[in-house]
Amino acid sequence: MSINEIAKHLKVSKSTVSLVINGKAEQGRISKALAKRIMDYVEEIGYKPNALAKSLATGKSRTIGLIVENIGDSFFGPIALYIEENLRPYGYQVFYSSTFGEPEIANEILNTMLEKKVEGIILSPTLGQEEQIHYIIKKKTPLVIFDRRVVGLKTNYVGTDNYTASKKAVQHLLDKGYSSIAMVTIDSPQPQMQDRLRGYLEVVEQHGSSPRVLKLPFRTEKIKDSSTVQEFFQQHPDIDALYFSTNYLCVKTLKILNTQFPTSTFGIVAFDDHELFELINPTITCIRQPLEAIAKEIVQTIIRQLKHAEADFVETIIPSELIIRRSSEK
Amino acid sequence: MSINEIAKHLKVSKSTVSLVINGKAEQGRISKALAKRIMDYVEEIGYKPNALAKSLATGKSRTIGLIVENIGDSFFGPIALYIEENLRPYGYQVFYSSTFGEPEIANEILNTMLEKKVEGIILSPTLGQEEQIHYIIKKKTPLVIFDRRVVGLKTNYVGTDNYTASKKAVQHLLDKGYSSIAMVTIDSPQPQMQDRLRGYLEVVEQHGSSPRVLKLPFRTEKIKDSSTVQEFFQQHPDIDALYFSTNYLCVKTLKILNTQFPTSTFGIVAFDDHELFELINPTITCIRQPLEAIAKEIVQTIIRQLKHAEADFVETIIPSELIIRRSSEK
DNA sequence: TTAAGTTGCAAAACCGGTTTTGCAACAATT
DNA sequence: AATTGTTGCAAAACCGGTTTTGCAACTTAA
Repeated sequence: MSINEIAKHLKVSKSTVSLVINGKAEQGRISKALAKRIMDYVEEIGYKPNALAKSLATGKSRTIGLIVENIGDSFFGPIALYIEENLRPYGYQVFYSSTFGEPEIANEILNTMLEKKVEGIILSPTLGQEEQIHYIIKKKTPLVIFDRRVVGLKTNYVGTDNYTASKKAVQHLLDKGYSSIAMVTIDSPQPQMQDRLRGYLEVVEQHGSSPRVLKLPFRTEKIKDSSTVQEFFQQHPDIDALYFSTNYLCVKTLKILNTQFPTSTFGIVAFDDHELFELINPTITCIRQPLEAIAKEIVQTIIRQLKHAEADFVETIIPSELIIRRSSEK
Repeated sequence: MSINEIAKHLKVSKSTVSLVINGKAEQGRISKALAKRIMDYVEEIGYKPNALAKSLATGKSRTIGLIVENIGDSFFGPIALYIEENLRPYGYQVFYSSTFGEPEIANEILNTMLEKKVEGIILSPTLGQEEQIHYIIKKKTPLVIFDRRVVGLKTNYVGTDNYTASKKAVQHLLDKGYSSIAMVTIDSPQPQMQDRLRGYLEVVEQHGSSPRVLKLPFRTEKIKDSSTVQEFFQQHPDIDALYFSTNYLCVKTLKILNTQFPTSTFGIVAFDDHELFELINPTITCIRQPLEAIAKEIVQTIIRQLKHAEADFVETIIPSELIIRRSSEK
């Protein structure tokens, strides 16, 4: 049922129907009587306007694109949930996609989203998207980057204080009396990972001990082969504490170590909290990013841009919290 | 840049441009020379068609709606990921939304998706959506229901064998020598939960022992207050094994019990696997739904419907696997 | 009584595409 | 030379809406 058919059936013009449906009867000077007749019929048949046509005519799609690396992940999943929840009151729906860390997929996704006329984009970028992001900015499409920054690009950004939090974590281990702290991270130039690494290196150097960094492959499926991990520990038998740059690295590594080493003797801190950190023995100390606060800030930022596109770029850093559990007690 | 502007700039008609862009130059009998001139210009300016207008004209949106309870969940998140991954090769994008288990939100979401002309809907329904689902079926919009069935409704459905798997789990505990098995479940009439309960009751009765069922509130945030759980165990001191109807119930309950009971003496099986089940002590035996297989089947089913809308409804049951870990050893 | 203002709606233009039809201009046939 | 057939593209109709403009018919004021 289209607006044309309604108009035909009621023997009025479709402009009249449109005005009435959108509550602009007054403005279009439609008589109350006719307005009621139209509304009654519309309700009777349960008319639902075609949002595509509407968007085409108005230029507003009421849709936001959300692009993350992996919606099944324990960081992005909840973030996506909170973003959606906070966006709903504003009348926006979410188009989402996972990039699997592949810039080609990411760019393809971005393209189709733009073609579908999303009004704004929330993006956790992969490396290799710089050009596309430039393009979005040039087009003045509202954009919020989160989690990982794009180096050398001025955009709206919401993220946590990776560098500072990392320092805090390592310092915490030192304070607890651990002296040879190794960092386990992924082999990736992602800025947030680099920041975490930088924080580690700085504290360790200040302390006068030598850094020990284990870089695992980006694709975590490959970690199953435990030899790299074992070698690392054999080469550095002095290690007495581990700092993980992500929660899943911690989980994966512990799975490997659990079967072979007495992990309970290591001091452990991980970046990002995880459901199981409260449950395993020992419970795991971590740096917790406040997911809900981050999501809220992302939404606020995109809404601000949607309201006045010329708004200045804002970078919001939301501090993470060190959650101290047993794994960092000696 | 619209197709009109391209046409104007090249001094040709927009129909010609459209035909060329869509590779129908032949069919429209456009000369090779002109076709090339158009293509060159299109590439030069990096023209991107407006997908809204395209969809309006063609009636195809190349979009599928995915509605789940909570995209941040360890079941729905990965399922969503795999659905998206399997749908991409067919050229479909995914519109997703979380219902938070609220039928009003669910129905609102469904409405806007239909207004946005999604070509198909993948839905894990909440209770109270029966009417809407009927409406979708009547409209012949391709639909796949998953995870939880809608009672008394013939639709495409993909899910696991809740009843059988549940029996297998309980039988396993009996086989291992546990004699008083309690079931912890949520207080919800969701069919899949009822099926799991039915399986439990049947096996326990056959065995001749008396069923002990702890129903926790649906909104799991409320479980933090541990008194209900404690009372239950005090009332039934004979319990020597626990069967959880979901993984998160198991996690939540263990958190409570860990601080108060020596859980390692209980036999434990949970429905749905969880990342941490391999890591905690003891590792947790569970019933694992094959997420990827389920997602693939969902996609196959929706694609089948998209190809010929008149296809018969198909119910696919994908068996779950019992993953035996230490928590069920005596 | 006539000019000016209102009222109430229809008509038309537009959003950006797709697809069918129409029609010149040229070529081929008889 | 007249008829018929192609070729190559333009024009128009359509998808389903929104919004501006136009215009009768009726009021009001002078």
